[in-house]
Amino acid sequence: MLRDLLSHSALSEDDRQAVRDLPTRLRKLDPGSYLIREGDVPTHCSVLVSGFAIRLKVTGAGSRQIMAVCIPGDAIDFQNLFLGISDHAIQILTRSVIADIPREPLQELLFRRPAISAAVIHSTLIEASILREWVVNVGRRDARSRIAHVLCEFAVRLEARGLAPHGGFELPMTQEQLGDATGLTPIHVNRVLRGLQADGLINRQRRNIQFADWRALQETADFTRRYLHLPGEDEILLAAS
Amino acid sequence: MLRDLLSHSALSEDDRQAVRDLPTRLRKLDPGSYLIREGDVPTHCSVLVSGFAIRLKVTGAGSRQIMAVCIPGDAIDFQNLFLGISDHAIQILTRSVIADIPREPLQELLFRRPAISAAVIHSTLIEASILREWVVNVGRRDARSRIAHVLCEFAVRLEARGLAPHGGFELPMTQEQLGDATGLTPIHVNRVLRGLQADGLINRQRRNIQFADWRALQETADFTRRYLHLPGEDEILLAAS
DNA sequence: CGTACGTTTGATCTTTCTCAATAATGGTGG
DNA sequence: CCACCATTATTGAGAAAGATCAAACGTACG
Repeated sequence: MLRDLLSHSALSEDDRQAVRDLPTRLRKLDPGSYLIREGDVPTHCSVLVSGFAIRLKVTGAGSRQIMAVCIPGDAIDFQNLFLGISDHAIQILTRSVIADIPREPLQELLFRRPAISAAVIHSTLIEASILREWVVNVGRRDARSRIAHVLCEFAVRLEARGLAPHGGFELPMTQEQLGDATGLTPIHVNRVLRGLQADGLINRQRRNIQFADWRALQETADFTRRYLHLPGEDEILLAAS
Repeated sequence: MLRDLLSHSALSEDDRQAVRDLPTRLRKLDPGSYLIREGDVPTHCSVLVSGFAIRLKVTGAGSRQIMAVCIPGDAIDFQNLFLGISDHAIQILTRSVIADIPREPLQELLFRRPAISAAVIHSTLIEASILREWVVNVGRRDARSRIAHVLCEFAVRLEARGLAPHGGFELPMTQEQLGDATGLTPIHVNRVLRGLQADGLINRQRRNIQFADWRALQETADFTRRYLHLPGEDEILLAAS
């Protein structure tokens, strides 16, 4: 369960068992419901066991911005373990199962087991790296590249968790939400999506995306997987840590 | 030195001393030089002792995006302690002094002292929070708000470190770099800047910014300091951690 | 079987970009 | 100390990507 999240770091069997021994409470949440809202003071750390969720903020003018898509196995809020007040909301996209871990036992575990602390730091740093890439995506790429990039990132992250059915996936969000993730209007998202299809980069029926030309899609997306810091690939040195 | 960076967490005197005892090597860097480039494999962790720096990435199309401005006292790359390859570059803005800490002693320190690990997690989480706000800024605010927001954030962060001369500051970057931080053209940055001045929100001569109407500036920036997770204010609970 | 939500399409408008050029400014070498 | 040069700031006019407004069409679900 928490094992998923720490999958990038090599933990000893002892450490793994200690994580498994954490007290957890499972609960189901429906699409549209909020796990946390901005300004909340949470008392536990949650892990997304199954389903999808998004991190989002709302501007004073009322528009929404999605900053991350959470996939099964993601630890949703170490934030709340260390920071007092949530600076963003987390909304459920699809019917999900959440595991809540009370604050104190987890804090105590981190205190006793440095390897787990290191794994948490590692995980948080990767999250920051992905956020940096989102800033680039939204700040400096045109609509077409932005959307292609989100699709690429999502596919690769799913694949890395073993959740991707070969050549495509079911996008867990509406075109409006895709717009909120890319800083675009839903109308424009739609046009770009059809553009990508017209040019033979993707096939699509409603939310099901198939990669018709993965190479070309990556190209227009300006996508490289380095920022995801996935094991394997060019990062064998990481094992040395 | 490292004390600055850990200032949000309460560390015991022992822990503080252990940080001070870390071996460091100081060096000076000139504006425009790179501390790290994307793709580098660094062997130490650096702290910005004095001066300013930026985190940036370059897209395939060649445009630059700045994702963060580093101010004196910032630990620049815990990334490199845990992640193998740098996913972004760090460029020096003003003549700076950098303290390099070799990887191993710091890793070992984190392993031995859980309170310091916790402080690092805390610091990294705040960095992530700031990145989320940047995604919102660049994704969902218009040019005027974006620039005002960057100015507000910078002022508040400086002030929190005790580096802000009352009602204004010296912006350590060109209008072009301000554009790279906000996803705008330098030309447009210039017009917005004059617009802010014309409306009496700021006064400005070259890079010196004075806040003529701080309240109104915050308003148009849609700025709230919560995401900076500064001590004081609404976050007294944080002391409980 | 109707209602709500999501998708698709069209027409028009606006913000911001691009291209082009001029004016300050600060640093450098003579 | 001054002339020169490179960088940075400023201004103008036209072009374009994407937003806004409006509406029709599916599709799923109660």
